[in-house]
Amino acid sequence: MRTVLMVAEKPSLAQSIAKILSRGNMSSRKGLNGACSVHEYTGSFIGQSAHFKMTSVCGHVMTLDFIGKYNSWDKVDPAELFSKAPTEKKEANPKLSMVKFLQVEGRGCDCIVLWLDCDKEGENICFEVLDAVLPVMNKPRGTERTIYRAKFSSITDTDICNAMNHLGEPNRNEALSVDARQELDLRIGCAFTRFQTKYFQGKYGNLDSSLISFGPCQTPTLGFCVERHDKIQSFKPETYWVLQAKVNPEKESSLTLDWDRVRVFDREVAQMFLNITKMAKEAKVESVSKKEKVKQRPLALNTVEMLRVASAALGMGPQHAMQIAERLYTQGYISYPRTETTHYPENFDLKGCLRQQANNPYWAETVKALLSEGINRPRKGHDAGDHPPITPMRAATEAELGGDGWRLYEYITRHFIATVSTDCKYLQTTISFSIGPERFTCVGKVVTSPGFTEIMPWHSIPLEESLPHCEKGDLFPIGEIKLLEKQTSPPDYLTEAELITLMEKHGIGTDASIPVHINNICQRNYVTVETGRRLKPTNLGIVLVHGYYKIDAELVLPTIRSAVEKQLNLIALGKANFHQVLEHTLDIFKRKFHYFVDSIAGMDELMEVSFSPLAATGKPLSRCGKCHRFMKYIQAKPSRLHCSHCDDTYSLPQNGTIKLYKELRCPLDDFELVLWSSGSRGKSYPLCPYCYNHPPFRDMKKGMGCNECTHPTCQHSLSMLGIGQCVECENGVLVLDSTSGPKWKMACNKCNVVVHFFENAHKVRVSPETCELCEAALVDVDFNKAKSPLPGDETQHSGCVFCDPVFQDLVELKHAAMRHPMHRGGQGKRQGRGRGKGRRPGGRLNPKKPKDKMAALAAYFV
DNA sequence: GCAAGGTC
Repeated sequence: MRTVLMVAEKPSLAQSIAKILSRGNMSSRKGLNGACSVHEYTGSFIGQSAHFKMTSVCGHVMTLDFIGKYNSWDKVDPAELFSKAPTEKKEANPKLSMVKFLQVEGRGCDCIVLWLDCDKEGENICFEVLDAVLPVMNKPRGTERTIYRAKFSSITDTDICNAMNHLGEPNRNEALSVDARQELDLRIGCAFTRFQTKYFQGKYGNLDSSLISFGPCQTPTLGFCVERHDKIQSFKPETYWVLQAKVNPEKESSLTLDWDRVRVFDREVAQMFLNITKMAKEAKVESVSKKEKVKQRPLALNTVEMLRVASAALGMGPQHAMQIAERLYTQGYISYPRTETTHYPENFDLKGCLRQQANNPYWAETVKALLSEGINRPRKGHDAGDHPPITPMRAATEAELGGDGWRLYEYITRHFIATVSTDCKYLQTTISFSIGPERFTCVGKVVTSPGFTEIMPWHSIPLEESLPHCEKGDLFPIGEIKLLEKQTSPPDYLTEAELITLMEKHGIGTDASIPVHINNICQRNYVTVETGRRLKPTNLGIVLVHGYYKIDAELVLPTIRSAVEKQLNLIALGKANFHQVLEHTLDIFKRKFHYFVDSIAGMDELMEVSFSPLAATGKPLSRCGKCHRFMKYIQAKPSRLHCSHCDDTYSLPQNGTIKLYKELRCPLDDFELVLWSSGSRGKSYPLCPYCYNHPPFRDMKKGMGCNECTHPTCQHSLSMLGIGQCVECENGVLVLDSTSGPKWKMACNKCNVVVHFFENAHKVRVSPETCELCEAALVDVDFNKAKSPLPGDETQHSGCVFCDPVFQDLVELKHAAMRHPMHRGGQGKRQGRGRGKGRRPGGRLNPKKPKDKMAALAAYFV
């Protein structure tokens, strides 16, 4: 019997497809990566009985990146990224070990059926799967076909079975068009990002953005926000006049009429109309019309509409809303939340979904009424062939979902109920009046059948005072007629919901990536989210966009993406050659890049207005070792030190605080040391600004502090403060934090392990002696008499932190369980003492690490 | 440290 491997794009689809094809008769197990499952059953395949293994990937298996050496921002000219720098495919998510998983499941299979999503990305993933799995599958006998592609447009029994009965082949051209897109995005995005980041960060001190990124989606997204900003800035309010008339159909009430001319912009003309109408004593009814009007129920819900409503009505940002939606989905409350489709397949169990909502206190009545009176078919929407619209799949209560989870679920459910409700119907009455020669109108609406607005009350037609009963020719006395002076007002900043609409309209991003792009421009400090979730561009965002406009507007126009996609489509259709399109497009952007670099002064002129040069920012902190003048500490992201005399910039570790370290100096270069700290519960270590950027010794890398410095005699170095091998990571050393008293600690100089010890000790020093058992440096501890926890009134002790029984209770590991033999197993048991006997399995010392500390130094020292 | 696209 042959074995058929089948692969879907995500675990949920593998499950639903297997369920359909096996008619529910399958056995399921988790795969080795914990994320994907394998569903197995027996059935028939092309006329023969076969064993099926249905599984999935999690989106793309591979991702594209430059080969290692081109990832250095310092050594590589960004211009090289357009052609010279080779790229390679890497596993997209190493934690999932997807390639290994596919190979384990694919080994020994005879055929493969690719059930990836039916779009270009899916086609590309087909080939990623094939690349992984073909080498381990059984070789075909003769000319036998082994690779099949299932084409489906919805996850319904008929569609899936139909796809299984009409298997095709994966489309290489479509996959290639995605390869081209990936390579273009990578080369163009990284080149521009690296260039402008380095250029502007090297000049300005208060940009407050650690990355000045550019991308074919994020930059136009920012462009929309700045475009609106410009409209607001250039807006000139205009005064206009409106004629307002009130008539009294009955004595107590009055009716306000709208002027048919709406407004005029000339004061004298307006005054003339007022004078004319004032001469009339009565308003005459010219016509009365009544119309049955319909407010349509909504289309079924897709992702972008959900995100729009989440932002505009629930105040939830798109990124956050997607996270909530994903949680609701994985917990089974709603269907798959990433879909473009607004149309339900014919056989979708709408009634079943509705029935589950029959007991919710908020909408039980509406649901029960719909179920007994019969539901309305949802409106015909767009079928993108991906997933059904977002639908509640399980009843839920406010208590079990809580907060935003419930608010989003409630909206999705109300929306769903609305799609199977009737339209809202109302009667619209329009009365047309004449006052002298001028025409006025009054409109009234009366709901005849609320339909879906019952479940979506925010869409209901507002109650108005009913219009008087009247007929053509009736005369009403005029109560008041006056001229209102008003001003046109500027538009407001773009709301997130409006931005999503613009992005969708211009094809910027996809349903899954739109939230990411919006999030990006917020995180890069290009826009801020203001009240009402309006996006206000920052100075940085404005200057960037204005700069692109000045140099090359195509870099920011939304058309840039679609122009490239047109080219890519030619590849997909087999009408153009992959290499030619890639080369041609890269050539265009390479020229654009060089022109941008040559013209950067134009953008720089704009920068100068908003930002201060490095030399003028920051506050003096520590002295430069070259000129012995104070360097300035620039706190804005990315924080760094700048010596304005030498015009040198020194980068610093991020995400922590920097202080001067007792005015101590590095013995190598005379720079004053600074102390970096990640907070009271974290780590801290001193560093020399110069060494941090220019490692002094072989085997020291950029970005190392004194706790990794191999200087043999400096009192802050690893050699003087290092105690022993890290208890968790391979290459780390636990280093005494000499600033940490009285809550003394040592911290690993590689990973996040922190060991607290000797609380309240007066002094803790690392001794030159080492432990006979484990080779760790001994530690001298000094306590005050009153506070000493040492036995027998002692105040001093020297011993090994790991092996000395006196120290045992004074050492406590944070972040993870201690794996050192001394502290392994039961509390206080001495059986682990000594390496000879109590060695943990596989727990030998790293053989690369020289045993003797001085030998280690000799090895490192240049 | 960089893009955009899948998905967890």
